[in-house]
Amino acid sequence: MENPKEKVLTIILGPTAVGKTDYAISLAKRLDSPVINCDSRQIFKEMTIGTAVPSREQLAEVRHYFIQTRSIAEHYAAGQYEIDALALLEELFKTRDNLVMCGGSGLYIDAVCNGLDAFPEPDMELRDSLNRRLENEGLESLRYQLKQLDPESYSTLDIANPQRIIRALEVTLQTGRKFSDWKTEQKKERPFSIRKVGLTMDRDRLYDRINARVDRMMADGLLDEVKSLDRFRYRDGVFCPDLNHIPPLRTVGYRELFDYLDGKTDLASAVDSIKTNTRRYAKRQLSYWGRDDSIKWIDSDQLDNQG
RNA sequence: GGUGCCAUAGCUCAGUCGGUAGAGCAAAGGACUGAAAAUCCUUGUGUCCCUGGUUCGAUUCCCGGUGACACCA
Repeated sequence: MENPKEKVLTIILGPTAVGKTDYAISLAKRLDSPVINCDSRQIFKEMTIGTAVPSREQLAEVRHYFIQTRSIAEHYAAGQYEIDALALLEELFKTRDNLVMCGGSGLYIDAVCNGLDAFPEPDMELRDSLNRRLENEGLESLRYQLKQLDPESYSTLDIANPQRIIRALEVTLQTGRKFSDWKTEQKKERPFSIRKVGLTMDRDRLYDRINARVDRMMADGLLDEVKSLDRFRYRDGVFCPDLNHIPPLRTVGYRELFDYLDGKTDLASAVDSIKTNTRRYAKRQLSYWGRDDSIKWIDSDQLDNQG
């Protein structure tokens, strides 16, 4: 019988703008594999320029999966991605031994490699009402409730972080079972082995590339793309100024231009903010992977030299 | 050319009645289980423009210089 661990998933990860797309395509060609996207924003159909989706030419070189396959209007998140990705991997591994995955979303990669615990589908109405309570009553009220319902989560979570408090309350209230009880912290077994390859680059070089890429996005018409997404800001026919309820619209590059379109800043400041926020995002990505010593890091500039 | 004002962190600036200094932004470090390009936490990095003088001690006061700005010629 065939040993399933002969199946190898190679994941190309790294900070935004480091050159993952090119490298993944060349590796995929060498391994005769498609490229499976694990970038949380490139999944959305309606976003192209600002998410740095692979170009038409690049998409023609190698078969890609999970690129612009879902709508912003859906609630798509890491849990669904784990399900979708595992199903696809199982299917594709039937006919090959090597697969290439590429993207910058640490949580999505972890979902594929280790699995998330079996929480139920999030209840968006409950989340909305908790967000409203956060606004009206303040964080302290939510914290207090969590302390009553699930003291274990209260003492282990980052209680300064409203999203964490709301998430724990959401699961606890929705299921009648404590958020901390849902968590097993157990790594799920996968029927394939995993190789993680991280691309890095000198920080200054990376920041230069980020700044240049933002300018290019603007020249390519990012502002028009953002305008075209305005229709997603209506809820039950009513314009909803805050972007809270549609997370994809809070993506770097989009939220800042919405601020400009809403008259909160001028265009030059908005573009500067996009650059700053993209640099910070890259830094957060590097911090996220810093503790994962299974990653084999490669300097992206060395690759360029090799052609 | 004259007069006035300014020169302090990467940037914008505050301050020290003389005892070597602090805000915002930028930046750095970190956390992370269905919002993750999200969300949250921590951290001040310095020839205080340059000579010289007064002083126990000058970034601070004084003389001179340099540079920027404003006004007058």
